[in-house]
Amino acid sequence: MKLATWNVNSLAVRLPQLLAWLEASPVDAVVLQELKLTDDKFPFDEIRAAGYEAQAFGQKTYNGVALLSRAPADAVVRNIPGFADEQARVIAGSLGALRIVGAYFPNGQAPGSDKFEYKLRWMRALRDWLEAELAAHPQLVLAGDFNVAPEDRDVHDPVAWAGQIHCTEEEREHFRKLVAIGLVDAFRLFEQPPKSWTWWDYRNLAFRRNQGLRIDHVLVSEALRPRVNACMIDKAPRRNERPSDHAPVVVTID
DNA sequence: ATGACTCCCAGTGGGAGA
Repeated sequence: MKLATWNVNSLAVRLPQLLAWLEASPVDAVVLQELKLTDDKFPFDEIRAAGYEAQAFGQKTYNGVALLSRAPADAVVRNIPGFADEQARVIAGSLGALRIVGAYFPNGQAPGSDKFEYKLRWMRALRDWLEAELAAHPQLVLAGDFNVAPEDRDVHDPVAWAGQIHCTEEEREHFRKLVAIGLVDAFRLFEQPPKSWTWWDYRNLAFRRNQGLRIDHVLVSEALRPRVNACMIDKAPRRNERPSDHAPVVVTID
């Protein structure tokens, strides 16, 4: 089966591209981030016509996540249980024994800011919840826009980005602690082209120059690890006219 | 250069993203 994550940066704007992508590159399930619309505006009909069931958790203007799947997901959870949050950032659901957690990590804006502190608190709460979730569901995938470049090789210019948001040691430490509960970065299970990114700034011809960051990830549990056959970044949608600034990441599991 | 683009809500600009 194929699973994917994609930050669409406004589902209202990107719906035609999402539908075209699902038709060209069918997946069994995909988690979406940055819907930027409320559930009453969610395009359930169009997505159902494309052959997908949708679980949505939207918000006006900012954030918003969804889980699309061929078969309807059950045991759906919105946001991190026990962590009070005004922002719609997590949606989880089960497809049989497979637990899928889709997440839009806070951006953090700038190290030391209130938003940065929120990002770190959020990541700790996610880890605490996922530890229990993993115990209950050994076959677990955490996919989404992590807004963290885990290592320098995930950054086009590590010197310029050193200590900047997405690349601070604190964020990377939180990322490693999240992995340490029993997850593995599916992308790094395979040999990958150097300079592999999932996000490119809209400015400065960054995509054409391939100047980006790898901040969208698929982490799989140890139980799933032997069944992961491939993981790739699909740059095709980033070449569209009016693209999202993020590209999808696709993982193939037996 | 605290830039550059895109999206949103707004309302003829400004915040946020990353």
